[in-house]
Amino acid sequence: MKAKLDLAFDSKECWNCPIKHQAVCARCEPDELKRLEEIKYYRNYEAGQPVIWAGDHMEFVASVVTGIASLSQTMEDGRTQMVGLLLPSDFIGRPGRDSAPFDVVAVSDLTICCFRKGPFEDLMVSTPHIGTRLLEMTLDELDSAREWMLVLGRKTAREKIASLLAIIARRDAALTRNSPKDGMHFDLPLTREAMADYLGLTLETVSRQISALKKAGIIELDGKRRVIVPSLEKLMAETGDDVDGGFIP
Amino acid sequence: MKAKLDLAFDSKECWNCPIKHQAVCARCEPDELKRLEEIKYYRNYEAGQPVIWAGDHMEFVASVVTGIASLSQTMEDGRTQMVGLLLPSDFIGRPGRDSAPFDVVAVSDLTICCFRKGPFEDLMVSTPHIGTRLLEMTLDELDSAREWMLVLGRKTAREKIASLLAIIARRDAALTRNSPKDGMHFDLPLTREAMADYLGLTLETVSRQISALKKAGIIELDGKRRVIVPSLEKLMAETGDDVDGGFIP
DNA sequence: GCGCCACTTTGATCAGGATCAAACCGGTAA
DNA sequence: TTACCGGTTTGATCCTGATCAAAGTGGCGC
Repeated sequence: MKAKLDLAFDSKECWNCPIKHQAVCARCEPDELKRLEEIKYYRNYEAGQPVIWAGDHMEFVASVVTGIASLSQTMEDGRTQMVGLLLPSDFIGRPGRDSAPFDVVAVSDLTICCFRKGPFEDLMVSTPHIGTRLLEMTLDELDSAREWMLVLGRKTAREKIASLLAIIARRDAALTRNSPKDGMHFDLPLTREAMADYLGLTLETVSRQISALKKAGIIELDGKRRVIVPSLEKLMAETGDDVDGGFIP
Repeated sequence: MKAKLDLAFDSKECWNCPIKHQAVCARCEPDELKRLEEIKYYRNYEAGQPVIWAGDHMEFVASVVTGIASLSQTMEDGRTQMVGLLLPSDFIGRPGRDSAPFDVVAVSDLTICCFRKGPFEDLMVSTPHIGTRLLEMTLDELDSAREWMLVLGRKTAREKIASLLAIIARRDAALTRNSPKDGMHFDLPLTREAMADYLGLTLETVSRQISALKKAGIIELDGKRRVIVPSLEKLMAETGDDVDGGFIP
């Protein structure tokens, strides 16, 4: 399999980077950006390729620019659990640690923007805006990790599937700058097996529950991957979450 | 029930605070510490008392000084999942957000060191050492949350119990500055129900699996709460984790 | 001492998902 | 066209952990 990969976006310059408003560099002043630009380089991966294995020495930290990567753990006997989905603007690696705690795998074709670790750490000390933004992002990640723990620990298979669909729907709407609404549709970026790994289920159970949701009219399928949501409210009701959740924004 | 609570440590001054080397203030210079000292105050809770409910407005952030608190989520139908155990030096709340995402409850008698949120946020901007330390702590929390996702998503009931015991054993050894060793013993800080909430199980299953581990000679019990570990290696083998894990520290 | 109450253990049964197995679908290489 | 292959669906059965129920334990106030 020949690696024939080009950059998925047109330029290598920060000023027209698709994630410049969300990534770790979002708060940087022009001069800070310039210093970041000096230590950055891009890498591309095909769907399925590993980016990092747990325990590997990491010589860089990075931002996802386009595509999706998964963060996962595997036990000796082969059981695996996905512990995060890395979407565009998400951060890979951590300053101050040089071996990766988890596997990172490209789920779709993937482009990441890497910073050499040493220089990045130096930059963090001298330019506060990077650290501030990274703290913000990490606190958000921690909150979503904790929300996911409820899904893994307490939800039924059907609720798990509905929760995953709801998350993908919401994020997809955000990406296309539409508000999520009835009749919306999106492509599942994950195979049944990857969904199972994310949800702590088997792929058979995932398949069965998706069929069940289809039979119940909660979702419609166009092919294996394209999902149509006739009623978001009905989908949300299946997640088990408080639908009229807490606050009025 | 009358609230008759005194500070569990002797002084309110930072210089002899038991968590000064691990907490969010660990990196502070004397002058930074002084400014922190001006905005801090202590609060005490009895075991079982709530500290914050999810959705509450938070007027402070805080560090756990002594005791244990739990961080948890509850669904409308009453299913609950603990998403974190807060031990001495752990941080509660987050700058830049004013409603709590999770419930915080005192598991044991608890003392926390609170900082008024507004002034704390101002201080974070002007003194980089607080933000640096908070980032470090948050990244560590994120790693452990992700490790816990493997436990919740993929481990059997027996492996879950063994994992929890191993974690408590390790932390208890760290606290008493002993290295964990065969024959060590410690008190379970959690009821069977709290363990169940942490592990995504029912309390009956927790009880049965503890009995099973006892019968198998992996642990011994002295009363309901005190646990003796004759062989750490055997306990670790029950967790399902890679026992000869990766690195030699 | 007694009784109460919170916590825990143990038992019997049930059911949700796992496991094992086979067939199905759609794309692509020969 | 055919065969193959990765991904998916569907079926039959099993088993782990949930649920319902009851009894046991120990600490504490009276």
